[in-house]
Amino acid sequence: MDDKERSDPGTAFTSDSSWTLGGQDAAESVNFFFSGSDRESSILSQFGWNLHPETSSFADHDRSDLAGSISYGFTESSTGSLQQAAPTTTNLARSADVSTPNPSVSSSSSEDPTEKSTGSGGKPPEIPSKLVRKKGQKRIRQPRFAFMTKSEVDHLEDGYRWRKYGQKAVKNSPFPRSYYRCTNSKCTVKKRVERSSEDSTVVITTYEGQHCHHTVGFPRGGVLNHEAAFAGHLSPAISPYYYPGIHMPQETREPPILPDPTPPQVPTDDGLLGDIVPPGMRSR
DNA sequence: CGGATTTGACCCGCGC
DNA sequence: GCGCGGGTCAAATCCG
Repeated sequence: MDDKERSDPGTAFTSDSSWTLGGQDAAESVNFFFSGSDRESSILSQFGWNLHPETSSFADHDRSDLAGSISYGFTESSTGSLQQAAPTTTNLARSADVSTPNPSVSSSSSEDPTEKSTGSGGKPPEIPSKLVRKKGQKRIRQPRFAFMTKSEVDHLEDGYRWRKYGQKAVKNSPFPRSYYRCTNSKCTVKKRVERSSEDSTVVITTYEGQHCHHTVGFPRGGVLNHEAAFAGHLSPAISPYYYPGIHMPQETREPPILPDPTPPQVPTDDGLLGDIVPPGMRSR
């Protein structure tokens, strides 16, 4: 994975109001997004998002009540590379990461016991868990959803508990990438957190998998930041959309994700979901 | 003392 | 086949 192609932010997007379509990675069957043009906007709307020039800057809208101001997105290819939006741009993106070429692997399977083998421990020392993964069997990737957040802290509170299990230096980035796993033993959700090499104030969070449980609570009794929406709710909600191509099964035209000037007063399950995820996208 | 984090090693997939 | 880079493991360490 290298340079030019994928991890070169800014190639897929322009950095101001003249947006371009992210495109589709044919090799990976990953599709992306939208932006300014009518066509892209229509595509966007199919995802349940509406894009309005006058609201499109809300990503940088400073919400002091949040961990950081909200910025969106991009998608990610199954190879793990990120198609980043330029940090100065507000890009709404839906990820439709076809995580595996194997059609038998349902993207909706929140738990994938085929591998995992209970993480660490439990197996004989002579059989390293890494090898337990069936030989010849490709590493199975779950649907992923990534987004960008302007935040000073790397690891944003999202209502779930995470255990860090790794950290790696990333090529072309001065910032390391951290790997987290949900502490719930039955939950296979993982997330990666890294800072944008372009804008160190931007945190790129990538979720993989779906939580099979609820949040553990709302730590500060306050507002759940938007990350929670993705981590715990959006992800399952959008699972039907994890397919190549932009084929929306239904009309889910809901109000655009506007910056709600009045943040949720009550820490409901929605958290900021209401801010950024059209109700129509939520499965429950 | 138990759980979380750190960190070096190892494995795997992919491009050349 | 080889090398590179991403992802994961697991022992050591840290911390409440």
